[in-house]
Amino acid sequence: MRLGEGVEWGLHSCLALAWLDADAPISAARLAEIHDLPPAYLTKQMQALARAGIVNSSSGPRGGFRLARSPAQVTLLDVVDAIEGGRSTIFECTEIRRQGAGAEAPESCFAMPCSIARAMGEAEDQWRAALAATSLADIIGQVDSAAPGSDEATRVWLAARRR
Amino acid sequence: MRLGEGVEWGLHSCLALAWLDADAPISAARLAEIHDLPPAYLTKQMQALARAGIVNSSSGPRGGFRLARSPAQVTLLDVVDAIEGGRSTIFECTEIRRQGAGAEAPESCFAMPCSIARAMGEAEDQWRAALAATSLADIIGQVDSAAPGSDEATRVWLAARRR
DNA sequence: GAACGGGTACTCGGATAACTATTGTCCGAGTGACTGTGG
DNA sequence: CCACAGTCACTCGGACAATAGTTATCCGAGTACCCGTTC
Repeated sequence: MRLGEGVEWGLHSCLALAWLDADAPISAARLAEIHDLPPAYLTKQMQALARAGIVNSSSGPRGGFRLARSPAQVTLLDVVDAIEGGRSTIFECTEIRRQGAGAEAPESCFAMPCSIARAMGEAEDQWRAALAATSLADIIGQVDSAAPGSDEATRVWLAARRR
Repeated sequence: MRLGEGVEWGLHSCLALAWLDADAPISAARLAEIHDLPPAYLTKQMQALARAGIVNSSSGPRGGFRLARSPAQVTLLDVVDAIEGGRSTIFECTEIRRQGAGAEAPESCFAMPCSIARAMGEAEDQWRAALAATSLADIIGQVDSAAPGSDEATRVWLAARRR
């Protein structure tokens, strides 16, 4: 049931975009190089982020992706929802309580929502709230204090590979 | 990324076991009838619950499943973990930060755990905590107050179908 | 009448297919930059 | 020297396969019950 691997890629790529803070857009191929990922498939994830309005895309030479908002205004939940699409609900209630024995029960029995679905939904809300409380800026702050200067190192590494 | 449908079936079936509070075990076929589910596949889910020690299974005529503990001592998290197996982690970090540009960085950069993984993990902990805070007994209490007497109705329905 | 043995029907349990979702790849449309030319 | 038009290379975007995980099903091993027989 785990989240798709694309979520991890999207998160790290968004982080790289925010972290490098380049004046020019960064192409999907370049982003893929940074983490040694399949370029074509990462492009797919970036497209999802673009559709959700998290990044802006520009075509042509010197084109690529850049963050659409400030890192402080992009939460982990935004990225997860963007890449997982509408299917980011962990638990989906199919109302099996109405089948079988429940089929012959009066409608009044189902006035209240399914208690199991409610409990699962509340747990999911906790999860979403925690994700919504963390922004890319928070992550950047943590990395910066743990390993200061590594943003510059990545910039240099990227420039050296520039063709 | 949603949880398997078997989780919902397992939860409702556990709830039925706790709810009916029968003196004799209830077979998987009977449980499947209650919610009109595929009997063979529900058996598979019940086996997972048995392996996890949530239910006890007994073979032969008059055999079946019964709860191994009191409903108050079975949480939603127990059931989810039992059926999803070891794969119940929502987000799995594959350490892509070490690939590509990170491959040439000194080991000291990775002394701290991946910040993204940490944030995702904390959100997941929130989710698990909420699930662990709700027991089958809690659910039963909610259903009983919302639709009192429906447990007896189910018992009658089940007895009428008894062969 | 009570005890015993065999047969039977019913249960779980694990091994085996069909299907869906995720992962991965490719090629085409569009766009901005570069180069050569003319004023 | 500057403006401009044509060409080109590079980008995203969506359409198309391969793979893994989930869903579904079946058959075999084991067990408790039931019935007929015997003491």
